[in-house]
Amino acid sequence: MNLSTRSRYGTRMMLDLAQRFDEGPVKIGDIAKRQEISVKYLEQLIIPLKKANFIKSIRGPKGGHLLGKSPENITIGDIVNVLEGGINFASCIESSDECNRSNHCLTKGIWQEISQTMQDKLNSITLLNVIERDKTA
Amino acid sequence: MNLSTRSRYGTRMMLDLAQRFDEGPVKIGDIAKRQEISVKYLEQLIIPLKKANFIKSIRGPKGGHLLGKSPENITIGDIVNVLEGGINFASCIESSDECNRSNHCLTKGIWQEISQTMQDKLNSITLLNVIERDKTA
DNA sequence: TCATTCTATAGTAAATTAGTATATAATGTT
DNA sequence: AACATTATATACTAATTTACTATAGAATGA
Repeated sequence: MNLSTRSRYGTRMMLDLAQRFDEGPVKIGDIAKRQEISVKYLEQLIIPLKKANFIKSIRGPKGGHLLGKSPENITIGDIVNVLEGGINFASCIESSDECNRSNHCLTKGIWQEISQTMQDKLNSITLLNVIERDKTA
Repeated sequence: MNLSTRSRYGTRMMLDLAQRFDEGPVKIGDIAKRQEISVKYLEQLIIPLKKANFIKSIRGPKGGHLLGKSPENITIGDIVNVLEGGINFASCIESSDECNRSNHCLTKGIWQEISQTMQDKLNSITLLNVIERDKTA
């Protein structure tokens, strides 16, 4: 099992941004230092997150990155979905013509049901939730 | 994401066995044909499932494999756990000394919570459930 | 105009996954 | 006892994915 580091590192980056939501653009180098993740790797994760409008970027001096929406409007599901390329436990769920067994396959329904449970759970947690939870702990 | 084929094929094999629970030993070659999975690959999956007592095997002519427990006493969670080697979305959950950030890591709690949701769901579905569900559909 | 920041493209090494091959051991049947 | 039939054990390999790095370029504020 194991979520990819893409999702895990990406989530850490997004939380880092969420914690500094009112402080203007955050430099990728600073995130990298705090989170102990290489700048190059983070740059790679930013690309799809920008496309999905979860991150906005500003170039030049005093530039940096910031959340495209407020922390209560971005969920862990959003992030994982973008970085993982969907939340599915079997690819037959998306494209049913991929497997010629899918009509009579007993397991397809299981993976479908479990994927849904997963999604619901991931979508129920916002970045704000995580930050608040941490403060009170 | 995506569950490994180990888990997915393994689950198919276990369901195949569950459907023939009262019919004596089932030959691995027959399972392979029905499920369109190579004998060699199935053999590999049987090993850990035997160790965990979910499969019993009988050698020699008229031999084969059968479930080690009745279908209502084996869950999808059991199978995935054995074949995947645990159901965790981040390895920091099992061995917290693996990551020196884990004390102040905002994400650890998330992965923990989600892993738990996952486990609960997987453990709630027995082989019998799946077979019955299919009959009534 | 220049330092600073992000952007784009491409490359690579390590790990994992999926699958195969060969040889061996047990057992029921004849 | 011999033999066909079934599982078992060990080891290997190819393909894919993951995680990460390198290099060159483009925008922008001071």
